[in-house]
Amino acid sequence: MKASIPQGTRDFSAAVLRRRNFIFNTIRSTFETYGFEPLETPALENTETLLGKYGDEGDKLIFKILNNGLDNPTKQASAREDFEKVLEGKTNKGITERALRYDLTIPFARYVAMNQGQLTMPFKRYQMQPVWRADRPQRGRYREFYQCDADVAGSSSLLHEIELALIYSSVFKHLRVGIEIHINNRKILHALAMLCGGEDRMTDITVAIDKLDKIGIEKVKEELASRGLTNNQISVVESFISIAGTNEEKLDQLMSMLNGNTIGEDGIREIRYILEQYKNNVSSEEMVVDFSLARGLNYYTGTIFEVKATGAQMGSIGGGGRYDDLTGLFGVKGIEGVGISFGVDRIYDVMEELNVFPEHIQTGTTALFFNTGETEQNHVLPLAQQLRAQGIACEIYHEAAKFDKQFKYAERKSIPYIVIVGSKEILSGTAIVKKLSTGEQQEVKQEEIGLNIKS
RNA sequence: GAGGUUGUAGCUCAGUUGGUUAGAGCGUCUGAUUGUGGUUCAGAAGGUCGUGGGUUCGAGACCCAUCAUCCUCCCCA
Repeated sequence: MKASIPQGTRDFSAAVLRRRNFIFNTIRSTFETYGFEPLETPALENTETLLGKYGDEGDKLIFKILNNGLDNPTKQASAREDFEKVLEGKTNKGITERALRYDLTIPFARYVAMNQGQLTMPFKRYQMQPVWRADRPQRGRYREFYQCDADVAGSSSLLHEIELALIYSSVFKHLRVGIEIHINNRKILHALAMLCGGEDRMTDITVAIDKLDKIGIEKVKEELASRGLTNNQISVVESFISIAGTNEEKLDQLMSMLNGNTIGEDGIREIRYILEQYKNNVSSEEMVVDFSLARGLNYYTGTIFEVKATGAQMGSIGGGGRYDDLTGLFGVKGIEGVGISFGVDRIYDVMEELNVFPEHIQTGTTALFFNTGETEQNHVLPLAQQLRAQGIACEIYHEAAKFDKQFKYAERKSIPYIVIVGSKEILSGTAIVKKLSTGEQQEVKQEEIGLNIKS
């Protein structure tokens, strides 16, 4: 058979992995700095835990896992019956009890619901694991990709929104990626829906205006019309998303447009507070008020964030927001949540495009011991152990070969130093240490090899 | 789920209106050079032309199917 991997998945080579780990490490240490604790959940969840949480479109994209033992003769009749339902588009337990994780938020909610008695509230956790979506792969879209989430459960304080935004700022500053944090508030969108036709129009409106930057105002209006909004209502939406200016100007204009709608005014107050505190702690102007930002996930109820890289052609590289009822779907009421997510795979692609990965993260082995024969190899092994004990990564060439070959091996693996201990050096108790980039070499005592290598 | 792109050596790609034995660069291996690389020179290996079928005297090229890939839409990170 021909070797292959599933569509939309990737193998990661050493060079790629080192860069990916650079991103992971940056995010992890920032999360830790803000007091978030690690959590891992299984790749598999019960299908019913996931179904219905991401909308109809989401349900279709969940990878379901076929149950084992369907070929058991005693269960054949019920298996056939259950499979008939699958053909009608109704997934069921008899065929697929388990499914692959689709995001990290729902498993987090499930975990909080299961352990609420034991958790210190507010519970702040971070999670960096792969998720799977049966989407069609394309640029910036994979079937297996990593999310890095930080969420807070059990607190309605806006302090968390501010700190989460500061986390975004700090991480991307570290990664040398310029960003804009788009911010909006579901309460504002709620108010907009009330101003044109009622709260039940909210989804119709948000789905359409969320596409504004992609398809333009005219297409948005068309979509609104096709979703049954009147011309009057459409013009209200239009004036709403046409609001322009600085963040403050936008908020002022919106305030007068709201006509005293208290829900909407709440939303404005929240954004103002977050903006103000954010600015007090970060010098740059990367927060952008964006009333067309809606985000597909309908469980958001307050602040919503979306992060875009400036100067790179890519959709959002992170997003998040507040949801009043995190665990209600799992039977635990009254726990609110707020969180953000980093899309590592897209961040990687952006950093690659912008060429901002630091050079120094590519170092693996620091020194290569040349192999000139079995006797010498046996002599060199303890010297390598001595370097490793000093924290210097080194390896011994696997066989006695021509120097040419051993040099080329070192070059291809970007190993900066080579060490030669041959028969002559064994007699004199010395070693030749050569720095490949400059060609300089010196003969040193065997106990002092480590002193002459800077990793 | 809908539409399109591409598929030739390990990698990047040529290959004319269908015509003899499918090429190049890079990489690999051998030698010049048995303890000092990067340069140079000489040579070699490496191909079910994605897969299956069809048209034709003749297919890498044309037709059909299929798989993979990348991209667009829907949706999303």
